[in-house]
Amino acid sequence: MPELPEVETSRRGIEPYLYGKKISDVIIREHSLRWPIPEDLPSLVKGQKIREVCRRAKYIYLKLDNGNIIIHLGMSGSLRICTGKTAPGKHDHIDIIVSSKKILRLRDPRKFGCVLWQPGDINDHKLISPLGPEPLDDAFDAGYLHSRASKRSCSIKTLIMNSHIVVGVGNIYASESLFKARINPKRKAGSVSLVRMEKLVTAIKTTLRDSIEQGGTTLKDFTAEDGQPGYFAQKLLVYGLTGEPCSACGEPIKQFTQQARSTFYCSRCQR
DNA sequence: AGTGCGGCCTGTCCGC
DNA sequence: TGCGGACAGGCCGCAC
Repeated sequence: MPELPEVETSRRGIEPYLYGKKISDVIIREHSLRWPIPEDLPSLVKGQKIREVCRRAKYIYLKLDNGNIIIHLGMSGSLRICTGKTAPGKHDHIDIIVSSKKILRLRDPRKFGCVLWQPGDINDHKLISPLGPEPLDDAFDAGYLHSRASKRSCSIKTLIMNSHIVVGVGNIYASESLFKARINPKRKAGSVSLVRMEKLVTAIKTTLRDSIEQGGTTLKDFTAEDGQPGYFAQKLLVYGLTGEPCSACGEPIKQFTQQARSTFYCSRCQR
């Protein structure tokens, strides 16, 4: 499940093969992703040059002169660079072929991802415009989070996973960051003090930064034929570690369901 | 406006 | 060993 570091790692992995290249063809094998891939995408982008390979939240987008190809990996999506010699697999839904004959290929078994088109400015897209700040931007700080949390009854975990508040904090890093900040995931967002928000913001930034860095160092080859390109083993403190001793105090890690998502935490360390 | 939940989809895992 | 069912989960869109 690609979290923000994997998405950024993917962006960096594909960028060298796409930057400045002209799109020569688009082959769609399966339109029905989370939202249908636009029927007219090939005709809109053929002949266009890729000016930038960008990321906003967990969306990767290819900036062209007339608009943007938006790609989301959902739960199970992955991108790879291949050539025409590589036969597409069962879940390889779309190929974007560039002038160098390289192919950007999206694989997504669960089809929770999407490929969309936004003419003109990316920020005009209805999925992009309501998004909160990037977690690594200076605009995301304790003061901001504290004010957004004010008077809200939802849990602090729900708050930081809300992309309208801050983007890029997925289920794994939400648990990890709350553990580092020693905040109980069930705590009401509005009851977290400014000082503790400071710790939380720092934890989120540190966790994401470390993972992106690790992704960068373990990133080898986006043209790999098998495996999950650009993905990397993560060092996790609580996520998926139910019953294992807490790294700080030894108490067994607890798991419960929150908003239909698994949360992991230490009931002794996190208050 | 904020909150909570349904739904999309398939690989993996567990129990029988 | 094989099969079926539960589970996982990003995140929008809707109902309240």
